[in-house]
Amino acid sequence: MKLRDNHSGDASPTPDDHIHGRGLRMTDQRRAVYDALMGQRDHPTAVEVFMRVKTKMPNISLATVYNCLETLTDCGIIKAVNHDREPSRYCPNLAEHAHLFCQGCGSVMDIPLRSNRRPQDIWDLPEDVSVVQHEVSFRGLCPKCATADAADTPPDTQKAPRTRSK
Amino acid sequence: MKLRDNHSGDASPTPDDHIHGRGLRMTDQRRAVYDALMGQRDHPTAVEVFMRVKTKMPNISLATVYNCLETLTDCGIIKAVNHDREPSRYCPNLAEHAHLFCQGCGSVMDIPLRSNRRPQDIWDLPEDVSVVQHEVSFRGLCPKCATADAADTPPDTQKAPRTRSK
DNA sequence: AGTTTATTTAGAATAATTCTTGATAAGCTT
DNA sequence: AAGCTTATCAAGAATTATTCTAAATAAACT
Ligand SMILES: [Mn+2]
Ligand SMILES: [Mn+2]
Ligand SMILES: [Zn+2]
Ligand SMILES: [Zn+2]
Repeated sequence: MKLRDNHSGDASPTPDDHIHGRGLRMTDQRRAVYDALMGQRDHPTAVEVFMRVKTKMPNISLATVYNCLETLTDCGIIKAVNHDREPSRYCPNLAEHAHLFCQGCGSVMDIPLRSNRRPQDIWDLPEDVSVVQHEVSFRGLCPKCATADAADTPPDTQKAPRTRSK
Repeated sequence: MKLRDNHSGDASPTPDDHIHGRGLRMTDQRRAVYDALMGQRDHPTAVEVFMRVKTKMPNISLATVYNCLETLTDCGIIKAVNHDREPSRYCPNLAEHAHLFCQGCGSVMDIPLRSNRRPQDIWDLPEDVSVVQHEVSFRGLCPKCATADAADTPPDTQKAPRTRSK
């Protein structure tokens, strides 16, 4: 028994529907890239996605991974996430959320929007602007690194951060 | 009569103070770069700063402009602003604020934080994270472009956007 | 089966930024 | 002032993430 088999019905649109809606095809490569993203709740770079997909599809090229990520992003079924000048990361969470970039372990975690809140609640946007998109990123320490830091730092046991700190 | 002549006193710290505080010097190049930013309330790229400074200091190199912008940023007297994969822009406004990137005219405008508001008001940050920085960017149409768009679009007079739209 | 169109791929190209290296200049020390 | 040390600058090379090009492949359509 297969669920969500959007042949004629109109349940919530699947990734395939979004792709088809643009006259594009859900190819093996695109699905593999999408699955690599859905598989873990992290935010891999294009190269990391490439490495993951390659284990299942050894002949895929990096250019194709870039192409697929762009296509999936354009179709609105994944999101590209940028922070400073670092390589783009990709995220399958379509809910409105911000990102915390941990400078301790290099991880990126989703920060949900509180219910019934809007960015306009805290930002003084002129009323006549039209906003299409907004992106929010925090930099700091994730819960794990923050507590480790609070406990370990007193005896001055500093662990090397994963991020470049000149 | 010169104002803010921080020789021995302790008025609010000048840009020079921040530089000196790091054992660095406020050179002609650094001041020229800083002045180029302060001169206009926009958000130029490194190359745009380079072009502005070059009119007053024809021998300055682009590498030096990059160096100066990095130094000024590290000293906390200007801010680097990033949006998607576009070239970094620089901003002399040290108040906490977001940015609206207008896809009509390519301008970047400051969006102030409403008084007595904090990002935590709308974002559900775990309590044990430690946040060092946060960056917020909106994409859309600035007031000028939004009103022009609302008025002109009906008779389908679309003007070419300054941003690449494939 | 033949035609059109989308997709993939490898490699070249691009563009922003950073790095390297040898001047040049500034600040101290004697 | 002369010498020493360190910071800064400048030109060009190098890096790196990403995009582009062109040819091969595959799917959809007639
Ligand atoms: Mn996310
Ligand atoms: Mn600004
Ligand atoms: Zn962490
Ligand atoms: Zn505008």
